[in-house]
Order: sequence, then structure tokens, then C-alpha cells
Amino acid sequence: MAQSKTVTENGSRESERRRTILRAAIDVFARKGYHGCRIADVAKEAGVAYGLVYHYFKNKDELLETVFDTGWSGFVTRVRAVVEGEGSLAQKVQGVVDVAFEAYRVDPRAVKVLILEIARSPAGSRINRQTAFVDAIRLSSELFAQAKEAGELREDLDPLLGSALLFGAIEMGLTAFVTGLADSRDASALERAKAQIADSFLHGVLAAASPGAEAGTWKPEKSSEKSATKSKAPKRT
Amino acid sequence: MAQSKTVTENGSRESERRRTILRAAIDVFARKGYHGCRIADVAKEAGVAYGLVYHYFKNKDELLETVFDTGWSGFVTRVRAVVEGEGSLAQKVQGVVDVAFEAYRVDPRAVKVLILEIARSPAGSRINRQTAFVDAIRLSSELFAQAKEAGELREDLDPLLGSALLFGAIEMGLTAFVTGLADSRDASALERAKAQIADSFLHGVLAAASPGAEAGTWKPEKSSEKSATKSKAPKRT
DNA sequence: GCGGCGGCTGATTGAGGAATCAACCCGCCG
DNA sequence: CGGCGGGTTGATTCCTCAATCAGCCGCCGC
Repeated sequence: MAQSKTVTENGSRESERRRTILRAAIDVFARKGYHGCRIADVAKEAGVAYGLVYHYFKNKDELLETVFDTGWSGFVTRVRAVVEGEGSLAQKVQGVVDVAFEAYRVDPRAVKVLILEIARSPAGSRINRQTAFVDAIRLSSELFAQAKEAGELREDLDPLLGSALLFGAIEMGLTAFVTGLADSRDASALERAKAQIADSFLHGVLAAASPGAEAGTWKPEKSSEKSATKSKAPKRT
Repeated sequence: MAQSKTVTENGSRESERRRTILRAAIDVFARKGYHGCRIADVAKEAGVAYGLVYHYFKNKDELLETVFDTGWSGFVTRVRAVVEGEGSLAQKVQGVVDVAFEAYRVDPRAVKVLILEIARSPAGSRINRQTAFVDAIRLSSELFAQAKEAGELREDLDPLLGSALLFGAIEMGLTAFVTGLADSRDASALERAKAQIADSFLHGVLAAASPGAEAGTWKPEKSSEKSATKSKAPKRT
């Protein structure tokens, strides 16, 4: 933690405490959830006095907000770099997936908080966190829009939807690890998941039929005709 | 708990109140979120006295729990029907997607609560809601396991992951509507999304290349070599 | 050594809200 | 007619925390 000496040490010392608290907040939020923990928990985790938390953060909400800002902005920056960089659609998609999984590898608990607490948190506090995901989706939808013009993308796919599906797949893939469905201590599992997500997203989950056959086989043939009828009166409450 | 009468009309009258409250709870939760509302809000919405809520539900948490049970069990039942029914993988995938979207069409606010409040809610109360999604994913992973044996599925895809990706795509697709990213009053948008999700999931988002060309091109060629290096020190907090 | 300043402390306060409860209304039975 | 009981009411209680604040170190300059 003392590695921050690099900068002016008086400024960094103050900052060090702040970061300690932030770190503690992430850990506690990840463990008990935002609503499930007290400021006292954060203070204890950080090993500081209760009041100090309020010296660095206006209130509990700003604490979460800050966790969000630091974590999410870093993610978005990297995604933007991928989107605006060079490469084919396939490469960029893989790049976005990699960014997400790398973030998870580096700091799983921070990712857990982002996914569980922030991305989906209902319009509680002043900044609507819903925008978070929306922004990311909008951003990468440009990727798909460009790809579509370049003819890399299927004709009938809405760029916004495509982008949403990508993030949905990534998020649920990560959620599988976050919730323990998959074993996240297994590094190779992470690697495999990473590759499979991008591949499945790009090429679909169906068996790659013998070269040539499949490519010609599938066309927008409305595979839904049967199933559409089956949903009779769902979700009565 | 004399509501076991179910059919007899004196039983139904009592139950009617209960259902009124439940309905109000769904609406209020959808509007302000579980933590963002007071029991008083639910009571007011239902047009009943504050105390009556506690006559029918042990506490606030049980209220949410009940919203969850009713909504989710219906969904899972329908998904199970699809999974255990007849048809190809493609048809079943489309079926699962249809079930989800139909549920949204019938009762968007209930779906919103399920997605926003319950599915991702951190391990707060006694029943771990995390299991909800996990169960559904496990259930439909059988689908993929079978398909894999039948050779319908790509060799290298883990059934569990495939199932997770499907739900991720569905969920994020719905989230787009829930959050207003997409216009949910546009019925045809829903229809299109439904079809595109299943199609993209099955066949991928890439343009169907000229027969032969694309199919031969792609192989597990680790397209990530470039992007892997780019994430230097991600998500520093 | 001394005063003062900024980071730091943690008991105290106050509000918000979950849960309780005593009383009320009204239909029914004796 | 009177009293019983379950559904219903909403004021009251009680408790949990977020947020405050009055003061305590320990360092630095004088």
C-alpha cells in the first residue's frame, strides 16, 4: 500500500487512507451487499474510525458512487480503446470480452460489486446507475453499426441489440463465476470461458457443420413459427 | 392461513385482499425498488391499512419472497416444459426465448422486479435468491448437454456456459426494454428482438459469408493475442 | 516549549421506518 | 339482542443506522 510514495508524499498519505477505505468498501459491499452493510462495517474493515469515512466521503451513497466511478470508468475506457482501435469485428469482440475477464481476474470483488450492486441497482440514488450499462452498450453499438456497413455483420441484426447481447453474454458469463456456479480459482476455466463466449457470440452455438454446408444452409428462415404459439398464459400472478 | 380454501368463495374473498396487496407490491417495487419504498407505500397503493400488510405477510422480506416465488416458479415451469418437450435444439432455444418475452409482454412490471430486484440481489435474506438464476441455468444446461451428445452443439462449448450465455442474452435483451433503452410499447420491436436473440445465439452475429469462405476461415485460432496484452493494469482502485 | 493546525476519533443525535397492538367494525350464531 | 370472532385499522413503539460534532493526538514552525 505504501507504493504510492512516488507522488508527493503529503498528498499521497491522505490519499492512502482514502484508498484504504475505498478498498474496504469494495470488499464489504462484495461480501454483504450495499444495503446489507453499515458504515461501521466499512470502517472496521479498513481499520479506521467510524467518523473518518465521513471525512473522505460525503455520505454512504457517495462511497458507492466512487466505487462505481473508479471501477466503471476504467472499464469503459478500455472498451472504448478496443472499439476505436484497429481490427476486424471478431477481433474487437474478443477484445471486449478480454477486457471484462481481465478486470475480473485482477479484482473479482470489484467486478462483483459492479455487477451485483451497481449495474442493476434500481433508480435509487441521484445518479441513475442504469445509464452505466446503457452507455457501454451504446458505445459498443457503434462497433456493430460500422461492422454492419462493412458487411461483417448479419443484415437483420440491430446494432443496439447485438451490443446488448454481447454484454449480456459477458455479464452472465461473469455472473456464473461471481456466484460460484463456475469455479473461478480455476484459471483455465476463465480462459476457456473467455474464448467460448466470443466464439459463440460470433459464430453461434450450433455445431459447425462440414465446411460449406452450414454456411449455405442457414438463412433467415424464421425458426420461431412453432414456438410462438406455445406461450399461452404465462406469468399469472 | 385459511386461504387453502382456494375455490370456495369465502376463501377467495380473503385471498382477494392478499392478491391486491401482492399486486400493489409488484407495482411499487417496480417503480421505486425494494429498498426505495416503505410498507406504507405498498399499503397506499393497494388502498388498505398499513397493518393489513402484516396480516397477510410476516414482514417486508416475505413480501418480496412471495413476489419472487409466484413469478419465478411460473417462469421455470414453462422453461422446463420447453426443455423436456419435443423438438430440435434450435426450436427449444427459441421456445425459451419466447417464454421469457411472453412473460414480459403479459406483465412487464413483474418481470422488471424479477430482473432488477431478485435475480441479482446480493445474499441478503435467508433464501439466497442467487440460486434462482442458477437453477434455471442448470435446468436448461441439460438441454445443451443432450444437444451436445446428439452432435447438434459445437464440440468445444461447455453446456453450463452455453446455458448461461443464453440467459444472459435474454436477460440483457429484456433489460434493454426494462430500462427504456428500447421502446417496449413497440410490439414489433419485441417480436424482432425475440427472433434475433434466438437466431444470433444459434448462428452467431457474423454475416453469413459467401459459402465456404467463412466456414473454412474460422478456427480456434486464439484471436485474443493482441487484446490480451492491452489490459495492462486494469481496474485499479 | 508552545500554540495551532489538520488528520483523526467515536460517543451522541436524530430520523426514518419496520413491526406491534389495542381497539374497531360487522356479520353471524345462540 | 348480545356477544363472539375474524378481518381491518392506524397510532405507537422500538430500534437501527446514517450523519454530526466536539474534542483529541502528534507534527511543525516559531
